[in-house]
Amino acid sequence: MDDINTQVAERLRRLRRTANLSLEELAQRSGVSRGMLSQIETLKTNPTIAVVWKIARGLGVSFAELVGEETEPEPVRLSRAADADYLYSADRAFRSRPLLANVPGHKVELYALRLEAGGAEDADAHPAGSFEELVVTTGKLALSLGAERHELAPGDALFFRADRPHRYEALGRRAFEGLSLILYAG
Amino acid sequence: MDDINTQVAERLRRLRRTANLSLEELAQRSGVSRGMLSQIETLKTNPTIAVVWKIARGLGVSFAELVGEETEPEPVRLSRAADADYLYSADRAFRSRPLLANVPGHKVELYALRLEAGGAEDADAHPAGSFEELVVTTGKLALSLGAERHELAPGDALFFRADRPHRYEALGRRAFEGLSLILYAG
DNA sequence: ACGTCTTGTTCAGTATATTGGACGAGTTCA
DNA sequence: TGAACTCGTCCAATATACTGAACAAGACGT
Repeated sequence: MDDINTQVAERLRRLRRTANLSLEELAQRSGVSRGMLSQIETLKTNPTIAVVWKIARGLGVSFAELVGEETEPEPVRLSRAADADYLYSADRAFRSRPLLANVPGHKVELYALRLEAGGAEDADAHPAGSFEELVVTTGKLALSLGAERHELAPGDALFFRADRPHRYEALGRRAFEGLSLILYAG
Repeated sequence: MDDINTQVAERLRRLRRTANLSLEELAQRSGVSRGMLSQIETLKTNPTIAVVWKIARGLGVSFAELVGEETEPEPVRLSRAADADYLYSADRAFRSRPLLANVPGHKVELYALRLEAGGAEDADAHPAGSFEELVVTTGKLALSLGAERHELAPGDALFFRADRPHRYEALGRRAFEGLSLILYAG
């Protein structure tokens, strides 16, 4: 609670100085009084979200930027192929290896995928608003979204809505290998 | 201003339903009264940031998630290897192909990288707070962060801070190929 | 059917956010 | 030096956020 007010106070001071604006100039741009701006910067009040929104707009930054929050993730993390954990489909033709998740400030996950030649895999819908960027590194793949079907070769990439069911099929004689980046809403 | 309040109202309703919490249960978890929660959801008040913070904590989500803002990206986008645009280093040993950028609500970029066998490439620091997830698909690579050096084989992945200079070197007789996911600070 | 409990909304009193103006300090110019 | 101006902070009045309790509706069990 006080953390968020401290954050906003510090970021507001910094952004305002960066923009070389006085309290009066920002008051005029934002429609929030000079006195209120001073009280926010000196932690003497707890502003409403509408006030913070108006200030962000006056500063020409997003609300999220004015409020900004995250903790520092682990600086270096090495995942070896030799130590990989895989998730398999029932028939073991489809393999998924989680590479990245839980990065503060980011709602993304990265997976290395493999599907045996001739194999097929139906993927459930991810949560509403999710997208996927699928990159083919080896083999050929058909990606189906309902009646829409895309055939992908090595080096091809497809960005699509992942919040509906979709289907992977490995075409040709080689197994499909590639990467899947999931971007979650929010 | 009213936009931010509408957003918070809708997201609060959605998140609370998803979590299957009544107003009373969330009131107890968050320390914000049932009446206030109702007034926020029904757009009858403009909450302070401290209240929104407490609600987010009670819901187990970040402040940014409760407040979230973005527009809908393009639903399907296919990038063919045959149509790829590449960025080359001066000696053309290093090649970078942008695969993904500008997804609303996400501060990530995805690149396919290639470095000729024996080649080296120095990467400038990305903006403060940036991270990179580097995945090796072909060849062997050494990634140096100052004095810290990591050797990576196919299938290996390294997560590291990208807001300082780093160096790529292709080891062995094969060219390095892989993917680089850049995560920018929020 | 009735009593009890839960749920979301509304109400009125209290706490505090927000304002415009006053104030003191610092700067600039004649 | 004094006047005029800018700047950030504080003050008191007004507006509104926030609470606990009341209310009405619905669900459940006897």
